Amino acid sequence: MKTVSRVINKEPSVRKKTYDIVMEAVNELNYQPNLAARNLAGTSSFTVGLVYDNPNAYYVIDMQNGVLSRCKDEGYELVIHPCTYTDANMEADFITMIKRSRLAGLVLTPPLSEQSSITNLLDELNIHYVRVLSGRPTDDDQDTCIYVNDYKAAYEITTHLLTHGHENIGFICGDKEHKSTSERLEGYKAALADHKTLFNSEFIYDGKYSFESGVEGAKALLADDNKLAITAILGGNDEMAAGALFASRLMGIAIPEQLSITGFEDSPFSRQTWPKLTTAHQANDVISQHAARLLFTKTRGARNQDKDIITSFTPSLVIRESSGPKQ
Amino acid sequence: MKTVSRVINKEPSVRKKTYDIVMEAVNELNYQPNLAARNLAGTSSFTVGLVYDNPNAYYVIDMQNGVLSRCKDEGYELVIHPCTYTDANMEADFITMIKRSRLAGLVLTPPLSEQSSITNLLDELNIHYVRVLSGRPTDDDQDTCIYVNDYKAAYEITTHLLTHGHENIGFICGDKEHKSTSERLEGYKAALADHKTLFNSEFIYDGKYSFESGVEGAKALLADDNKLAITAILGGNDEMAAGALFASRLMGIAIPEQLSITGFEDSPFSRQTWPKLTTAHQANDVISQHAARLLFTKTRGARNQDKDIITSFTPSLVIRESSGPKQ
DNA sequence: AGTTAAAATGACAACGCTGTCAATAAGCTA
DNA sequence: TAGCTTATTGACAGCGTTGTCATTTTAACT
Repeated sequence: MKTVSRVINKEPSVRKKTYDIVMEAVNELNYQPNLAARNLAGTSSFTVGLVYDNPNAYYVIDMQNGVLSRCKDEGYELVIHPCTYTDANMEADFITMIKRSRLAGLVLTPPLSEQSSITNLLDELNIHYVRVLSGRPTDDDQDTCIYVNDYKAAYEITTHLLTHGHENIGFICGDKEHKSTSERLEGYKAALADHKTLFNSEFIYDGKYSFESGVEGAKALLADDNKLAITAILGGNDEMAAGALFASRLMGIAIPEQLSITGFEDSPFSRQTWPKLTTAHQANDVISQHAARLLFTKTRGARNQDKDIITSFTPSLVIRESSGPKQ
Repeated sequence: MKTVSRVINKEPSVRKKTYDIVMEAVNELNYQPNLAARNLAGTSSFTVGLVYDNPNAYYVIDMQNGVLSRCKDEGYELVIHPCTYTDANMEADFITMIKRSRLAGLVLTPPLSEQSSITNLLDELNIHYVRVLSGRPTDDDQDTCIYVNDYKAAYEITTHLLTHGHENIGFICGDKEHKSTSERLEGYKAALADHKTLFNSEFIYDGKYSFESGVEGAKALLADDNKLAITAILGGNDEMAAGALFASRLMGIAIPEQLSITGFEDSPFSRQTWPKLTTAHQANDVISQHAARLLFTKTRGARNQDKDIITSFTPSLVIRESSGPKQ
């Protein structure tokens, strides 16, 4: 009985022959260890939680599926935990979740992962967690964070537009509170600087990562018969870019002939517009898979280290029909 | 100890005074029963599964959140199980899931819930389940199914268009294999019949519930300078309606002046188009809440019956700017 | 008050695993 | 081959609940 447990958990000190015998029986009986019993008996838990407050359904599904696929492979259970970070009883909420099912750890996704109040709470409670964050990787948090280098991606998109001759490039930003917003803006600025193009704050519109705000943003940037002479608009995400696209269409502006528009994230949005959006592909499912792997590694401590975990991702430029050379 | 268990499980034979004492302690200590232990010891499980193969992220998130909100209230755990019904080892997949965590039951969502191979398997395995189905309620399945009356909703949308003077109404259908497709088509036909309007099969386009197929559908229906004289298009879902809207725009057709377009489902899609879509609001979160409640009732047997469960929902007409009188 | 039935509480095993530690088998040395 | 060390296996308790059944308390009667 205990030997079977050893085999299942890939513990050392099991003779090859014994291992084979057990595995044969496991396969024949289609044995599946009972998760409740494992969680109850063992010192480590086989349940991880995914916590999110991002309202973007596409994003959430991708994150779920990524974590889930790793969980399946490793025999872990996934508990999903949507929440709103404005929630006053968030602390009680977390504690309840943790008491209910002892968790191996949590995967925190942005923007909630940026909240230090949450990480402090988890540190206090001694709960493992991995954060998915927007930003450039730092050395200190290699074993706790997965970075999505929005800075670099925005730099690349902006460069793409600059090399196509665009100089007056509008930028529709997302929510100010999100780290991704400032990272993307910084990348945009850096690209301008590297191409000796002046930054103009009039080209910046403060949006809300929503379709509507994309519409408003484009209207504002292109107002007064486009007196700013904008020839390209960089959307802070695909949703806003889609909004900008729609607004442009209503104004009778031809895309990409008169105006290039780019998105960010490569969500289904970017393929449901016409023309399809040039964007930065963000592999959310892969990102979340690595987040899960990183969490498993932490949980299991030194043994079973997983060395192939990538902790920094840069969304890659996907050029489609919504952008082209300045005419 | 056992008395606490009785209080937690709302079992009878606990004196009011004892109940209060226990509850006070529970609140003070913020006691949360350990789910793993409950699942292991008890005869009934406190974990339910949500199984889905619908690729629509908005739909899935709504279903998850609805089930989750009930689970939270009732102290249940939710295991999400995305899958593809073409999966050859689906059976093994289900059995693995069931062995891993003993489940109180499953909520099955369409289109997978329409597959009798799955329900047969679950019947064999003696697993409780509740199906969310498209269609008109029947008497036999009152305690196993939640119906979404797409027939009636399509009837209402079609009637809305008919009463606005439209007679040549195109219909962009979804996947043929989905029950919702035929139900919606039947509703459309019934409305036509009741308004003494002839059904014309040329007005029907077979789409795929995707944005792209909506675009194609509108192009086909409005081809040859609209020789069919179509003045309204009924989208099989919002995504296709959004596609149709976009195609119309490209063709220079004014919405709703020259053409009325309606969607189905009232997903965020219907508000991200311009003009916003007239559609049938399908309260997926409420539907899934009731599905969860129905499942809990089944699980707990006779005691704790929940009498307010609605097992039939009719999406309700939401009139927005994409539809208007025939001109 | 004394008796009896019914209601409320408690004692204890069991759920299916894992951790600990003891027992055994295998491998090695002299 | 005895005598040792080390690798492998097994026995048993315990994780935090619930189900069963025994025990105690309360209520309802003579």
